[in-house]
Amino acid sequence: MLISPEYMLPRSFYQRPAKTLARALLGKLLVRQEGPVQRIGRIVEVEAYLGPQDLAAHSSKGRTARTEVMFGPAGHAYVYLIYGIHHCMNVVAGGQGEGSAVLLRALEPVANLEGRSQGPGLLCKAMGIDLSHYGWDLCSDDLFIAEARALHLRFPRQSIVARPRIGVDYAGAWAAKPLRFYLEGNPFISRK
DNA sequence: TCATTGATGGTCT
DNA sequence: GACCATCAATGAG
Repeated sequence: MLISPEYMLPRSFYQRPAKTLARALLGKLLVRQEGPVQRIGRIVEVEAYLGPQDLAAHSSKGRTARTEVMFGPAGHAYVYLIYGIHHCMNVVAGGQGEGSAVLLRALEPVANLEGRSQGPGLLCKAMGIDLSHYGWDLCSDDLFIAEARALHLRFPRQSIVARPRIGVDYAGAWAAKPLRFYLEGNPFISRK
């Protein structure tokens, strides 16, 4: 094992507004333990989904079987299937019942990723994440997020850029809000 | 390089 | 039956 759970982010890390959490997640390490293999990717691009008032958020459609985990405690994974093909992974943010989450959009490969991870679908494919991870507690072994200092690697200092979210044109004024965040100049961003 | 389109299935109406 | 927080293949320029 490369990263010890000692570096796992605590529940309290996730208990803040999605917009703040999104920025805080940049540069952190997504870790999946699969038997003896540890897959690691550095989070370089995310999107914040603020809650039922945010017309781009799935939670704006109400509390359903699919969105239920979004309304639960922070630090759990909201995974869904999109276009019948790809999986997307979110991290539940905020307080209980808020319905906010952060979509993980791109990783910089660090260890054992299968192929590219630029884009939410590719990210899940590279990490081996699917619907079986729906509701997964990220404050547990096997799938968690760790502090960057868990690795003795040097990453360049990059500032955070905010842009409109991808693929949410249906959301009216909410589509234009700068809730997509990424590390400026990082080569592993999904799109310019 | 860019725009267009097909794949494919869970969820909600 | 329509929609979809995507991706890869295609073809025109």
